[in-house]
Amino acid sequence: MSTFRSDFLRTLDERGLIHQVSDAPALDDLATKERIVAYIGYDLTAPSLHVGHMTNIMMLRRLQQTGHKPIVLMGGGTTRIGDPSFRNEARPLLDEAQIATNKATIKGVFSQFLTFGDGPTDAVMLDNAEWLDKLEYIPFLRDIGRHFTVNRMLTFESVKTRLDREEPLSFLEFNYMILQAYDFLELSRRYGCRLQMGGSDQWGNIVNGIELGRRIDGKQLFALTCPLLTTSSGAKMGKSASGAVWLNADMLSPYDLWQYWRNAEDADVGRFLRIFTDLPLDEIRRLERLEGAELNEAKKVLATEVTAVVHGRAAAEAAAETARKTFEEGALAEDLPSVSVSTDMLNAGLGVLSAFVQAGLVASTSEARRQIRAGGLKVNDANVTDERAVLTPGDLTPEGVVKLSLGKKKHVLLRPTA
RNA sequence: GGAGGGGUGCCCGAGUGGUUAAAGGGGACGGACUGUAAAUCCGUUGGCUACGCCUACGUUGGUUCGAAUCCAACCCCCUCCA
Repeated sequence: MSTFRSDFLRTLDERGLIHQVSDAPALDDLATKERIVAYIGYDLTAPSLHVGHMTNIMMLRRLQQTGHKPIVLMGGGTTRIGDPSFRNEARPLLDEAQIATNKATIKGVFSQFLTFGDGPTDAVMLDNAEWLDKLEYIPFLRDIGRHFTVNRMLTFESVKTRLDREEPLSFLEFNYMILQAYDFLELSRRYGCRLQMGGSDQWGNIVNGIELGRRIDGKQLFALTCPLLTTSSGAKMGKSASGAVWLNADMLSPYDLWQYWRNAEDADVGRFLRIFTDLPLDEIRRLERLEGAELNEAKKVLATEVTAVVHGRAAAEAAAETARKTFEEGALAEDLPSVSVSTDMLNAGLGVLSAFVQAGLVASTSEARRQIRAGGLKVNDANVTDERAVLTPGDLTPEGVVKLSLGKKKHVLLRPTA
């Protein structure tokens, strides 16, 4: 039903990735005629990106798939300021070393989503510290600062929450939007970048960049945002029991990522398939029509396909197989996340409480006790009833591991090592 | 600089000398029901070498048999005045 002519915008539209576009007809026209260069900026505030970022990473992926060139902009400079948008209070400032290590791990995530290189549609990764660090205060104010009125900046929705609650907005943070606008100008000059994308919360910041490009270079730049995703019950995407749903395998195993998607709510399956997988649309339409328990098939496809995008096909298949063995056969899958314990400890007898703590399934022995009382802990699929129980080599399965479970869904294998 | 208000557990928010590990709500986790879903119902929600002990209501010290609650100093936030 899309009215767009360009593959790029039509694809984004059909996949439910468009929230707002500036001058859609002109951008559509541009995308049909030439290869456009577009970018998204990422703050380096955490050691990895999480599922919440995935929506807009998928926009870059679609961009590349439809023959255009993506730029991934690392916010090495702007992270030192901290984006105040829609936040009630200032972020704690990160030190340089922290930003540098975050950047290193975040970089790795993108190589799964995009093809990098020197070709015309190959993705490029840049860091805005490259130009922001060199700025000189007075010249910057004269060249760039004069195009912004404080009157207008104060009307932005993104800073209103802060002002309305009468929380302080420091001058440092107030400059964030100017620097982001400047990034866009710089990228348009250096790389002919015409489009900035981002989450819907970035609209105001992006529009500032468009404005700046028009005033200084007389060039038309474009903005495109994707909706901020929540689950059907209104929860923010990307949070789970153990914290954020990271896209980095070191921080969240492919199996756990698979489980995250497998547990999607019914009402979200179609929408998620469109946004987060590369499956053809008619296949998605078929899957989302499934009803009742059959919808579980669609959820498995969702989980496998998303995991394949993030971690590769092999890891996704392995996660699916592990889940199948664990949940459908009730068998022991050796690929479940595992934690090693020394054989000595096991020989000496390892208390169940500390075993569960070591496995990371509970945060403290107190919590382990509570879970036992609530009937939530299992060893080798048998409920733990005695908190003083001790694990010994006799508890090893024929595979040589001990299976620990919290609730019905979380399993960890304890693997003895010399 | 002056006057006033405030800082409580993951979050919001009660509590103004003892029965307070701290009401209530949210969130989270577990159980029941299911389809590894949602909704609903029930339970749990500081730690430990665990029927006892330790730590905790901005920080430090004090009063008291006993303090989140009273006093003092300090730190931070907010409002009004200058």
